[in-house]
Amino acid sequence: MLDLRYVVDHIDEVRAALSRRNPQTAASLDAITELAAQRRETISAVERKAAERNNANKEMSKLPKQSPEFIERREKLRIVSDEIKGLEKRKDEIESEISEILLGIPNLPDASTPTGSSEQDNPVIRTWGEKPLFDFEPKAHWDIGPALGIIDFERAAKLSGPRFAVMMGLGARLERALTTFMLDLAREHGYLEVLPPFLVKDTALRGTGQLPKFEQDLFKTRKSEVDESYDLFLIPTAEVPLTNLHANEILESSQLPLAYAAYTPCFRSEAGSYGKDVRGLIRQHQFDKVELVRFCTPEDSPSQHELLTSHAEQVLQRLGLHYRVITLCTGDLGFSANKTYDIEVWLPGLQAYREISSCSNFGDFQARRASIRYRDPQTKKPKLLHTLNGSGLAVGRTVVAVLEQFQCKDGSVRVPDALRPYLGVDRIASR
RNA sequence: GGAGGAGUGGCCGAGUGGUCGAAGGCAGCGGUUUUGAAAACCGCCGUACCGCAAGGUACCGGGGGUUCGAAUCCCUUCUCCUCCGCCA
Repeated sequence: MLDLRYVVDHIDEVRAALSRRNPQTAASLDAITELAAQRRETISAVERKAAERNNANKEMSKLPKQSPEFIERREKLRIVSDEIKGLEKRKDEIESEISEILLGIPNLPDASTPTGSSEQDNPVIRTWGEKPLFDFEPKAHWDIGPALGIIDFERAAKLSGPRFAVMMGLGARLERALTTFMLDLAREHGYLEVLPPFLVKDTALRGTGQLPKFEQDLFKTRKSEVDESYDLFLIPTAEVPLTNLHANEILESSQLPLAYAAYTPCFRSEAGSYGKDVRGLIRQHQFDKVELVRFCTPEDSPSQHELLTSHAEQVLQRLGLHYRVITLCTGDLGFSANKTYDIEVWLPGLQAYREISSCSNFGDFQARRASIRYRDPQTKKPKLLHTLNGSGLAVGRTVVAVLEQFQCKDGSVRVPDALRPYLGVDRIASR
């Protein structure tokens, strides 16, 4: 969420920044200046009346009860009190109108985020490793996995419908080995391992920015037919519980930067992605991910962003998987982020680079929504901190990359050295 | 699921209709004293919003209500604790 005061004071600048994302986004700003003025006036009016009432009440307390003067004043104050209630109601209406608008406005892109309208405009900033060469036609993982008996899409469909997979044998163990490997590496990089709840309240999703705008992307639960008040959401990413860990807190600056890593399954409805990535593990309703989240001071967030991205890259480097890093342009940038690097791994079966990690700086956007602050050592006052997160990595897509980049002519898959201690074998072959 | 009890500032804890944004203690910060340290003493010590400022307003788990006036009374909801039941 953007700061109302900042938006009103810098309306042209904000409008210009939002237009870089999309010309339409800026239009939601139109009503805000007028509403902010109304809000001020109403608050002043409420407070003037309240001060009047409070003073009068102090005098009332000195008066003998049931004296004529007491009764007379009570009648007058009853009217004042009703006026205050009316004005407060008006104030609440204006404020909820404002926050409704503000909650729907995306973050301002950072100056270093390139302008562009789609993923075509995302510049590649670096590449690591090289495309593996094959003396045969490399297969896609949806052929490799089932052939090895380690991924079963058909039985998954029987259980849960499309966009699910069953991992079996070394497939299941590969998934678990990768997860453990990633968590161990994260710990090496100084992250505190966390195992959070996988179901969260709407307030948590509001804090990170998935709600109120993107409810259609989520799975929502209900405890029973009768209890409709119990609506928890399945987390779409561990970013949600991890970032909201410190919602409504004031941290000490000595605690920063904070770094958390968590493995969780992630659940996404993938509404609106019909016909996209319908085959294979790339786009599932449920997938495993190790997520890295950092909290830091505003001054530190650009360098923390680079650091976080390097941590995610090191997972791929240790596995020996070829990838490239791109900067998302304004047209492709997520709602809450001001800058994002996507790490794209090479998938020889698909002959394409595919996102395996997304590392974002959110500035104070999420911190304002979730009210996460730290005490500024200079001013001693609470101040919004900055949040960042990145996948380290999407485990399902890492399985895909391992299967495709390390596939052999005989249909087996070589296990990367770094993973052998975790998996216990050096090759995945059909039995 | 049933029966009770409790939620007050960073922490502990007083407060049961007005003078309470809230006693007292601890922690923290600044100072006096001291060769230094400790102790003692003095002062400061929540957050947000409105306002150029002076100042004002709101907040005692959340929401709603009663009242001229609510931390205090009523309703509702959440969380925690104890006992019983059930359960991986």
